[in-house]
Formats: sequence, structure tokens, C-alpha cells
Amino acid sequence: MSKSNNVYKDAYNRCLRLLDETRSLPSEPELGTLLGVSRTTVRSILARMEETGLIAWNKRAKTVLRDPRPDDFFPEEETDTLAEIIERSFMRRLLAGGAEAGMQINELELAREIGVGTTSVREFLIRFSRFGLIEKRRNSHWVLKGFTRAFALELTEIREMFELRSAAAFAALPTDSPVWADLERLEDEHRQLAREIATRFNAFSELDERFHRLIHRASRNRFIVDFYDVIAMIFHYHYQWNKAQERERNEVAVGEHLAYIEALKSRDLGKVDAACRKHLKSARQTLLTSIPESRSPKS
Amino acid sequence: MSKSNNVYKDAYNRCLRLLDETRSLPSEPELGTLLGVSRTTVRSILARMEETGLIAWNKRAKTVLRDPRPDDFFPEEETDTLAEIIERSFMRRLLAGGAEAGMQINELELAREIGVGTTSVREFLIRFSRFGLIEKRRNSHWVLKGFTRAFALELTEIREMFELRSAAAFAALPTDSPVWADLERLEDEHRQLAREIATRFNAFSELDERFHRLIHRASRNRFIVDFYDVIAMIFHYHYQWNKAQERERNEVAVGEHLAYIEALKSRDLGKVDAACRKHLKSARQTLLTSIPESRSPKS
DNA sequence: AAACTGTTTTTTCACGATAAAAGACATTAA
DNA sequence: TTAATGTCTTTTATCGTGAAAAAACAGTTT
Repeated sequence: MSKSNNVYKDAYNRCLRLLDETRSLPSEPELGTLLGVSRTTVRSILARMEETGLIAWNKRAKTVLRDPRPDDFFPEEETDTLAEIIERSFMRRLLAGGAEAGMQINELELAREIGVGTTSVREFLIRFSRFGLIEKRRNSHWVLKGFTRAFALELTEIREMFELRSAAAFAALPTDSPVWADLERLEDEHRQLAREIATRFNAFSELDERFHRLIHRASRNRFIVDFYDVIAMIFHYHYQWNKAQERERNEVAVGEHLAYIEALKSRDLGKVDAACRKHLKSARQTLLTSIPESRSPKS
Repeated sequence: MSKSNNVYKDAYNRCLRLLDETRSLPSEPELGTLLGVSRTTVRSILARMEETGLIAWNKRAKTVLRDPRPDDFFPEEETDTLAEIIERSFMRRLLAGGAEAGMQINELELAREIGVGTTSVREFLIRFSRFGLIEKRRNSHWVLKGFTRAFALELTEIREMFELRSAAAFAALPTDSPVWADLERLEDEHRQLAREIATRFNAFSELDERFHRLIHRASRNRFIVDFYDVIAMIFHYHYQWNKAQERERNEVAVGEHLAYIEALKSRDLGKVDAACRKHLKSARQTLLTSIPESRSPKS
């Protein structure tokens, strides 16, 4: 089977959505940058669109013939990367109980269960290892360290250290820095969400990530910026896992973000520190309450 | 070729050194734990030792017949892991000039040049990416970010944050904690080295790593402990690269370590902070002076 | 019966091969 | 003569395969 063409399928679907807006498509290189793929892939997309009668394609002329129908799209699940598929499978197993700390992870078994080659699983595990949840025994298997209370505490300790520093750096940024406009925009989005919190509360997690990433970027330190990947990953699955009082939690968080933004805009380091601390404290609390008490944390 | 038997060869060599000390070898499982390999490998080793007339092997009886000769050993280079070989090759290219920031890395070319499969190179690059020196373009090549001044500054910023916190945690450890004995032992080694600094100054880098790892471990935070891998890696190659004034630098560092150890033993947080800061500052300076001025740091 | 040795099965590690995707080069149109 | 299209080459992503190494099982010895 060697390689799935999910890049093509995903780009094709995104290109279909473009069709609604225009009567004719731009040049191949332009489409390429627009979709984030190479011209080779763009041409496959165009070829198929011609075949299915969506467009007429002759050299530079790419005229839209009809609007895309639902069945023109490739099914969602065929557009995922292998890495995403493996990650989801792995996290499901990890969170859906029975994942005791110390348990060993079998590459071959995982690969068979997901229906992929061992190489992909190996590469996934290597990439995943930086999240601190698994560990490799030299020349041997991987060991699961478990999504425990200790893990959450270690993670949040670093997070707090990094974010306090980033927030301070943010506040010290010159007034003409473009981040202030970004912050303004995020503030608007927060206010909007606050108004519609009753119905749109699940839109928070995405906004949360963008907000914190903006702040972390102010540190101008790749290790701090990269570490947010760990946090984002954990919170991503945590949100899916723990739906208890989601609406209330998010409402509180939006309020804290707004206060935090206010503090940043004041550029008063004392206020920034206080607002940041307050938010991080409740974020930690949220994470901690969702973790079941650890059983017997051995070695 | 599929897989080299470097585990066997390395364990065999180490086992040869064991032969000098005893008249007969222990049981297979015991040898296994001693050498850190499985019983399967132990049996291969014993089989070969019997063949070459080093021992007589009959079930439990493994009597040493003669002392090992130099030519009994496998050549050193055959005992390295593929990962080590790739890392060395890669770092040599990276440090030996011509490694401009922004340059792209070609898996296939690297693999061919080193004479290994692409899979091993890919896995190496994924593992190596956490050091922050390279970055992956989705569905495409890796990009070298370069061993620049900016990199060194970002690295040391985190290092200082982590070490100051770890040192404070260390000083707060209860008196009956085993780390105090470890520290005592390290202090002795430092004193010894200080006395013989003229001849043994290159023994410092190994001692340095052990000392700092001991301190970082006091943080009881996996992210802090793991981050020392990044530091260790950089300093390892940095030591090989920059030999200028090595003796003087190391002499100074040993002195700083001793003051640092003294401060830790006093358990006075103010003193610890001061000693730690002082040492980290000069460590940063050392690293920075060895990096040539960056040319044009783009994007 | 506890700990060892002998044997078999399973898993990890690394390779070469192949389709997807990217990239480079040659050609043509505006 | 610039920027597109058409064509060809190279690189990346993924798999199946096989040897090395680990692990499990079964039979022995003390």
C-alpha cells in the first residue's frame, strides 16, 4: 500500500470550498500556495475536477461549471494523516482506562491493532516521547508512565514558569509591535464568546490555545514556544475527556482571560503577574480535578 | 543486512574484561543483568568464548581457561549503535563549517553518505528535533536552524531558569536524603581533580555532567530532568569543538563548582542562588565565545 | 521448589522497495 | 521576458521482510 494520498484528498476538499466563491480558478502555482501543497498535487486535483465535470480545464483557463455537491467531497476520515490516526488510537487506549503506569507498550501489537506498519508506530512513539508520558527501555519496549497527578503537577510547574516569563516579556514589548493588534483582535473574540457563552462554550478551547500561544511567542525562546505543544496536546485530550461543568469552567476562563488581557494592555508588570497567576492557578485546578487519584505510583 | 549485532559485540567486549577478575563466570541470568543484555545474547557470548578457547562451558560450569588477548576483542567501531554513528556524522557536518542556517536537510543524501537506511536517518532526525536545531516542513524536507548565538542564548535562558529552581529544591531536601552523600562524593572528586588539574583537565566534562544532573534531579520534574539532555548534548560537542583555553576554563569551573557545593551544603538559599548564578553566568560566557558571530539571521 | 539451562516464540531494529508528493527542468503562451 | 504549463527527476512516507535481541516456555539440576 506504501502511502495514502490523504494530502491530495484533503487539499481536494479544501479546493472544492473555494469553488463556491469564484467563477474561475487561479494559476497552478497560486493554487499551490493557497492550499499549501505542491503543483503536482494541484494538477491531480484539477484533473479530477475536470473528470467529474466540476470545471473545464484548458491550460490557463479553469472555469467553474457547477457548484460542488456533498458527494463530491472525499470522506473526512480519508483526509487524516497516518500520524493523526495513530495518535488518536493511542490516546483513546491511554485514556479509556486500563492504562496503568508501568505497563509496557508493544509496537507490533499497536501496529496490528491500528492496521499500519511498525515503522509509522515507531516514529509516532519517538515523537510522542517528548510529552513525557512514555519512556524507552534501551533495546527493548516502551514503558507507559501514566497520565497521573504527578504528571499534571510537573507539567503545570513548567507551564507557570514559562508563561509568567512570557507574559512579562509581552508587556514589555514596544507599542508599535504587531502583537498588540493581535491581542486586540483576541480580546474582541473573547467578548463575543462571553456574550454567546451559553451556546458556543465549546469554541473556547481553540481560542484558549491561540491566546496562550500568542503570549508564549513573546518570550522569543524556541524551547518555551515548543513546550506549548505539550500543554496543547494534554489540554486537547483533557477537554475531550472531561466534559463535567464544561460550560461553567469555560465561562470562568473567558473572564480570567479578559482580565489577563486588560493587565497586559496596562503594561503594568505587577498587574500582569497577578492576572497571569490567577488564571494559571485555576487552569491547574481544572486539570487536576479531572485526574483520578493515582493508585500506587511505583518507581 | 537488516540489523548489526553491536549489542552482542559490545557486551562481549565488556564480558572479556570480567574474565580477568574471576576463575569462573556466574549463571546466565546473572551475567545478563550484569551486562545489561538478555540471556539470548549472553548465550551467544558464551558460545563464542567457548569456541575461541577462552572458557570451558558445560551447563553451569563456565571455567576460565586463559586470559583474553587484545585480538579477542571486537574492534571499537563495531560496538557503536547506529544512532551513535548517525549522530556523530551529522554533528560533524553541522559543526565542520558550511552549515548555514536555513539550509535544507536531505534524508536520502544523509543516509547514502553515512551508508545506512533512510528509516534510521528519519528516526534520528525526529529524535534530534527536540534539541531545537532542526525543524520539519510538513510533507517535505527538514530545515537547519543553525548553531547560532540566538540558539545559545535561548538554551541558556531555560537552563538558568531550571537550574536555579533545582538548586533551591536541592538545598531544601531533608538532611537524611541520599543526595547529600552523593554531593559529598562529588565534592571529593572535584577536590581531587583540582589538585591534578594540570594533567587531568579533560576529565572535567564528564564530572560536570554528573554534578549538574544530580542538581536537576532534585527538581523532581521530568521536564527539567529531560531538558538536561539538550544541554549535555550541546556541551558535549561544544567541548570537542572548542579546545581554546580548555585547561583554564575547566580550572575556573571546578572552583565555581566547589563554591556552589559549599553553598548547597550550607542550605542557605541566598548563598545557593548567588553561587549558582555566578557559575551559570560563566558557563554561558564560555559557550557564547565559542560561537562565531552570526552572519545574517534570516526569518 | 527455587534457580538454572535448553528451546521456541515474539518483538525490535534496520533495510530495500514502491507509491505519493515535492521539486527541477524544459517548453510555451501572454 | 516573465510567468505560466507540460514533463521528468528526486525525495518523502510507508510497507513488508528478515536478522538480532528479548522474552516466554519447558525441562533439569541442585
